[in-house]
Amino acid sequence: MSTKAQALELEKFLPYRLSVLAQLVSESLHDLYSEPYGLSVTQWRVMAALGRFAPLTASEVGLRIVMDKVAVSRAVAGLMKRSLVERATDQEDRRREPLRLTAKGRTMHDEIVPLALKYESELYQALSAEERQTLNGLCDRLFAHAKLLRNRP
Amino acid sequence: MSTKAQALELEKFLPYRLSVLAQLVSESLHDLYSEPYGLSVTQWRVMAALGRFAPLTASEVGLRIVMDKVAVSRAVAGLMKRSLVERATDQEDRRREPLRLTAKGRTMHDEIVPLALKYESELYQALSAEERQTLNGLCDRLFAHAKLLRNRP
DNA sequence: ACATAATAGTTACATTTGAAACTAATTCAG
DNA sequence: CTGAATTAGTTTCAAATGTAACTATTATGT
Repeated sequence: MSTKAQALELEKFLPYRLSVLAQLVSESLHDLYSEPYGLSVTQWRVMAALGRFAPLTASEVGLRIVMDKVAVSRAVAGLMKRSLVERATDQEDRRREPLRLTAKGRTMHDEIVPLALKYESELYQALSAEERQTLNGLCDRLFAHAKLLRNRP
Repeated sequence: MSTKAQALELEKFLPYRLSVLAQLVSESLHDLYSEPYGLSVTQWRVMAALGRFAPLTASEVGLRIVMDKVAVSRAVAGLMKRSLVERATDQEDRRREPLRLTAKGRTMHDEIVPLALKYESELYQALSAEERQTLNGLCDRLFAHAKLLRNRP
């Protein structure tokens, strides 16, 4: 009885497939707003979070978009330099610095959102309405399960 | 009639969801082999490709694992320094440098493959056999469609 | 009240990554 | 044959990222 070494078929290996798919989609989307607006992926995500939920502190943004506070801090620095985001200081708790889009940032945000939604809907053309739901459900469950595995392996 | 600005609900936005899921899964897997074996994600992918298809040149590896030649070159440099991969020169075409795992590299490869497969199967516990197939089919179609969109938008 | 710990955010350093320039070998057009 | 174009791979320089240390402020325990 031989302990034959297994081969790993990368192109059928789920973690690999997810990674390649997500990267392709993310880059395609980035193409839409990087050239005209000069935003990085993280900068755009910060703007999207603030577009919906402002005011948020940097930490709160990080929680929403799953990004550590250093990354948020840097993205915000870039956005503030371009006057797309403004920062106040919470007078109740002066460690907190609530962020919001400026008028200029809001304008840009409102231009990019339709581009992003259009890309998503083009992407979804590959699937039927039912399949879209299925995919989202499966992704949710995978994500929840992956989180469990991560915390107690 | 108002042109109301749409909001982007990041947590329901497919590109974002795919990105977050893929990142979580990829990091979880990396945790399994990074500490004991000291490999980066790209290094491990190169080893996996060579484990199955050697000999391959750096360019061929790049095609298989969707990685540009600079990244492959750097991963290979690191792997060669540790004698996990060896490189020859094709005498027919001296630009080509076929790569393969060394015995040491093969041993490490054969240890890591079961870890990776075990993680994948744990991940798959979240889904039924049928759902796994469904997910894979949907991912395939999304990927193919995203590629189309990228090349002629 | 006061020392300790926790929280918010930035900065500094090292490592990774990406884009473009570069070397070397081969192919191809005339 | 020979000069231009391709192909394989590496190197270089700048930008992005991660980790850890740092400042400032607030909360907590005794």
